[in-house]
Amino acid sequence: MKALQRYEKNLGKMLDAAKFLFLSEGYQNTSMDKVAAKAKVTKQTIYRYFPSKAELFKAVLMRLSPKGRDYGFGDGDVREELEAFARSFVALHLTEERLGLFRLIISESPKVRELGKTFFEAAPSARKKSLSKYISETLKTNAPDKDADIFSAMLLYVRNSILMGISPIPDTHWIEAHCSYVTALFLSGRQLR
Amino acid sequence: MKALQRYEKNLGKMLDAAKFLFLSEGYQNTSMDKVAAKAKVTKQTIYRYFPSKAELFKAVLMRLSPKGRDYGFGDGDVREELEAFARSFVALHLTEERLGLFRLIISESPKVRELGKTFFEAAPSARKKSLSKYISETLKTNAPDKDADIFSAMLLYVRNSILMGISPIPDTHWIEAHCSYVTALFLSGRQLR
DNA sequence: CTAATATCATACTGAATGGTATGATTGTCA
DNA sequence: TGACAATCATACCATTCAGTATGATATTAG
Repeated sequence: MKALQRYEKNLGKMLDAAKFLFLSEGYQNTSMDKVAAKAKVTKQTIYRYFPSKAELFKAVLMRLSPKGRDYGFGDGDVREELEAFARSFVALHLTEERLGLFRLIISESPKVRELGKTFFEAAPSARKKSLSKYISETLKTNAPDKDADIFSAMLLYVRNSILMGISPIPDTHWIEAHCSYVTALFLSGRQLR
Repeated sequence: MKALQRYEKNLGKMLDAAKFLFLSEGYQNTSMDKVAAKAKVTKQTIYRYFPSKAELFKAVLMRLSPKGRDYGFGDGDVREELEAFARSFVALHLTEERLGLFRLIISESPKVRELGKTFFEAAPSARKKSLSKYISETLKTNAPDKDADIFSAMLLYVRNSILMGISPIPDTHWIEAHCSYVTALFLSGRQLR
């Protein structure tokens, strides 16, 4: 096996193990020994790639960082368009991985401070921009940004109870019904432009 | 000073110190030595009152546990009633203490498991009950519980960005405007009964 | 094949931390 | 006053954990 391939394979093993552990156990409860064991690699190998636990953490977060591609709205029925957006939005955010990432950011942001900004300046802001643009183009409102935030919050109202271990992660069936319910409620509070 | 008074005074000092530290630094970053120092008490004194760090943590949480009194809706204009509820609701939840508690529960609930239930079976469920009861009595909807959840989520949409260190805690002025905006949006999506 | 390099295996260091031990000091109650 | 209990001060123990050291073994490049 060539050097570069080997390098990337090992790097991937380590990042995957670290990602899994950080997301499921949190930063503090993830020891370097655990990462090494999970990645089937020695601790020294990890320290050859990353100078410290904090750097490994950053690398994992960078890799997890959602790509900032904006959602593509079509020119169909407004309700259908919003519902389609809602479904993809909710399905994405109610994933084990995204929930873990969310918990991690909330837990660690007092310590790492710029953590939140790092993440919210990437994907969410792009997504939010395209949503608020669509809203401002199709609905009568003088605060499309705020409406976009509110619509998103309505869609994700279960997230907190999931994070607290009260509700389970809902299935696609529930998500579908939920999205059309919320979209209907939101739309009946606004008039078409 | 009588024995009982002394007892309660020391207990209070310890619980206050622990509460402050747990809420601001989290469970893991709060050492018993820090608590002792902050409470101006020796570690052994703490261990005379609490058998372990976990028990101290529980005691702090119990003391923080919000009382489950339900909100008293009057018989005035529906919009005014909902706005009044919203203001008190938002003002309460966007407090340093409540935000810290929220972060703490989210961070620790994977480890302590029943933590979320403990808290959501107390105050929030009572509050939610009285809100959904009021909604079902005054508005046309066939899912008042869900509407109550959604309305609450709309009201607290800033909380996440605050927890991530992106937005500051808003002032009363902002809260007031926000509450009437959200209430209006919510109400224009529903018809009076 | 040989030299260089990456990984392994294992053990170690030093700091932080939960919890304990002990003897001195102080305050309370009879 | 005298006995008892709480608190203090300080040191200590055992464990966990980030990070280092070292010598052996595999792997790659030339």
